[in-house]
Amino acid sequence: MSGPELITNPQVQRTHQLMLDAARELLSENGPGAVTHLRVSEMSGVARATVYRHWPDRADILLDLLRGGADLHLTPPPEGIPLADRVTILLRTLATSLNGDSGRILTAMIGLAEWDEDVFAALERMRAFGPTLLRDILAAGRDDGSLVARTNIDLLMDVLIGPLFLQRLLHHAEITNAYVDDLVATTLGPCLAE
Amino acid sequence: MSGPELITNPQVQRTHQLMLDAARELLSENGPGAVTHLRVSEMSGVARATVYRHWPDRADILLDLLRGGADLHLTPPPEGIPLADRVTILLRTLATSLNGDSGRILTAMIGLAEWDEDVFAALERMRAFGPTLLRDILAAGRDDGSLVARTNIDLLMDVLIGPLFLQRLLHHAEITNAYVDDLVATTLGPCLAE
DNA sequence: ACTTGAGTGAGACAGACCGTATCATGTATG
DNA sequence: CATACATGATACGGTCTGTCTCACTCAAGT
Repeated sequence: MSGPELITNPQVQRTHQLMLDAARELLSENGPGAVTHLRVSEMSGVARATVYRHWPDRADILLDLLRGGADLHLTPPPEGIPLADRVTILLRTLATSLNGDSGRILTAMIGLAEWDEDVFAALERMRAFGPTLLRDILAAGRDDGSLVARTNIDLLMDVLIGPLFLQRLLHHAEITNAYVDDLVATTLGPCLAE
Repeated sequence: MSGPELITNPQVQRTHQLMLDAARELLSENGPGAVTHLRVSEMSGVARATVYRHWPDRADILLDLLRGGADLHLTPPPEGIPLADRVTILLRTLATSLNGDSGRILTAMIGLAEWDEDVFAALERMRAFGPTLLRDILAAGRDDGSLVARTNIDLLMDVLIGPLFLQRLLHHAEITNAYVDDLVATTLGPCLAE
């Protein structure tokens, strides 16, 4: 149901995907509270009993969604260009993800993770991927002398990512490329070696 | 029920407060999904029908909570001290609020506001107070020459506040005074006029 | 102190949702 | 074609929801 067991039966795959699509739309359109066995059944056309067979517990549906759902689609920026450009490219990609559906799923995760340890674990798993890319870029920049040696990389990461989350989650504002550019110039700029 | 109509009857005030306290504990302990007419009734000892009389809709309970609930208890820092110190004091206060119960309520608000416009309106109302203090401090600093003239105050605010939200909401980490100090030194430092 | 009006407590009620079980039907695999 | 399994459809008891009624309590004004 929720483990990493492979599903080979095409019939199972089909219904599972139908329900998952319906659940994703419900989450994005109406929030976590709308992701119910009944509503998933109605929206997907799959029988209600079948929804229960795939996910006995309501939270399992959300967890299955959240597993790959908040995938931020981050790709490593090209090498051989200035550090600031690499960071800008990465943050622009992150901003695009946050502006889109991933932002809504992430919002749902954050709201749920406060009181559900399973969702919190899923959130931690997601966090492990994205920031690692940024950390590697900054660490490489410190090692090759692009950044001043005393730079606090963890804090710098927070300073670069935090405002994006603030814009998206609290202010509900679209994150523009110009905003990312200003952000990098303001925060990363002073840390660059001359 | 939900408007700014004054309640004078002491009997009404008493039951209203009992239910509100119960609702706040439910929200803080078990999340927004737990704030139900039934559970508020059970926890407060007030009859279920009475809970319905005060808040016909379930969302009304939450809105009543959120109205003053995420109060960040920010007080203006003293004047006559360096700008960086004023900012540090204010952010430390904000961090303390976020570490406590206000952080949980804020998390709930953010999660709900994505799909509920009433909650979003309540969130906007809350946002109007806190950041204004920081903005005034920074604006005063720019006017008296503490900050370099070309400083982007809006962005600087995001850079100062964003990491705190990131720590609290995404990382579920306690925000220490040392973190605030590092944050101010890293982000505000380069903007200070020499 | 008495009366009046409003608020509350307790219980009943239908309706909807939840979770499970059953059985007939449809589908994948040998 | 035969078997095993997944699904669809339906039924069931249980719980939650929202509303109503009626007796009781409490805060007013007379």
